Amino acid sequence: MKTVKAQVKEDLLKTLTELFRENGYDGASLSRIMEATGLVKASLYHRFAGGKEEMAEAVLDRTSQTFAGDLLAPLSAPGEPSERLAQTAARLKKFYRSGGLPCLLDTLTLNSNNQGIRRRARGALQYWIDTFAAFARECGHPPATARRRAEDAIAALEGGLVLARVSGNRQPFLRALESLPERLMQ
Amino acid sequence: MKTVKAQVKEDLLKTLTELFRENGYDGASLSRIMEATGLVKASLYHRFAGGKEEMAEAVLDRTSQTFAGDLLAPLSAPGEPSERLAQTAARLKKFYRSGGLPCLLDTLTLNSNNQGIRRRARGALQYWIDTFAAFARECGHPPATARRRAEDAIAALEGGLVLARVSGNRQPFLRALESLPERLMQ
DNA sequence: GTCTATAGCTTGATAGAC
DNA sequence: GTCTATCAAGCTATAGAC
Repeated sequence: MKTVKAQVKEDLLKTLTELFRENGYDGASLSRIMEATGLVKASLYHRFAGGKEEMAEAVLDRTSQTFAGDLLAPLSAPGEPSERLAQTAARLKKFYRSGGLPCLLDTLTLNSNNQGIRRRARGALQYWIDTFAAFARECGHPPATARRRAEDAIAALEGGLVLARVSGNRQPFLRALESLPERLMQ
Repeated sequence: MKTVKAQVKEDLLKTLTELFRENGYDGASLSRIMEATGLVKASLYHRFAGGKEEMAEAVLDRTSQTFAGDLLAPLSAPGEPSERLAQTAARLKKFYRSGGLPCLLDTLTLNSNNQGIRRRARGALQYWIDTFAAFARECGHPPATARRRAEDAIAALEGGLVLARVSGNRQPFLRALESLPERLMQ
């Protein structure tokens, strides 16, 4: 019973994530959300009393959990570093569909003055950087270098996603993925 | 007489560029445009019969001209390569205010199904890549390598801008600028 | 070439029945 | 927890006077 209800909520959040990710905050209008979820506005407001802002915040929270609990988890787990990084790279590749899907941090922070959204996006990016940096330190890099390499690696990924969206060319994103070992380990 | 008129138009385009750049297509509403330009809607439609879409297209055209005629011009000019690249880097740094200002290619292509906008953004990015690649070839890189390095250099810049917008940290963008020589020349 | 005034639609959000 | 019906406000766009 409870698991069924939780699954329904999870499916709803999945659909909302897709919408905000591909259309941004402004572009994810309630009418589009209604169409995609099959729920009418009043029903959506029953589940998210805070309206669209609360939906976006829930989407960011869920995606942060995905990053921490799945995509980046291997980097904090035991095992051989190169293999753990390869796992994270493979999961990132799938998550961004080889560059075919945008990043929420990019699309959701544009023109969003909402404090809850900005704080969550900032926190999610920080966690990503911290995790990459900790892994680089484990691989022998001094703290300052590790942080720099972590930031540059993520910037390469994000930039690759921008280029993919603008021109359709996914190669820069894929190369950014492939370059993770030399960026964080060597 | 004519130069005065042209200057007025140039100032208007400058204001429009700022608005689209920082707020995206959806966020740059006509009311904000009215406020920023001091013109009322009907006056704006007198200058841009095609409405907001035509404004965005004009902004992209103007920015493409800025890239070709100013920012990237040194790379196609005679002189010592390292000095020419340094000039372009300095101009890019100023153009993006050290990472404090977003890139139109990123903010204007989100949720924009308009064909004219997408085509122009794609063309502008292609020109940027081509110019970087031609410079890298001049510096001795084979064509395929040159293109790859050009794409990766621009991805690093675009990613740095994303990180700057999300977290406020401009270091990744500044490092991407500083790394241009080793990316395109060495 | 600028303005006032207005049209028509979409937006996010609520009230209240069932 | 879902729905119908409705709201005020915002949006892009246009008509027409000066």
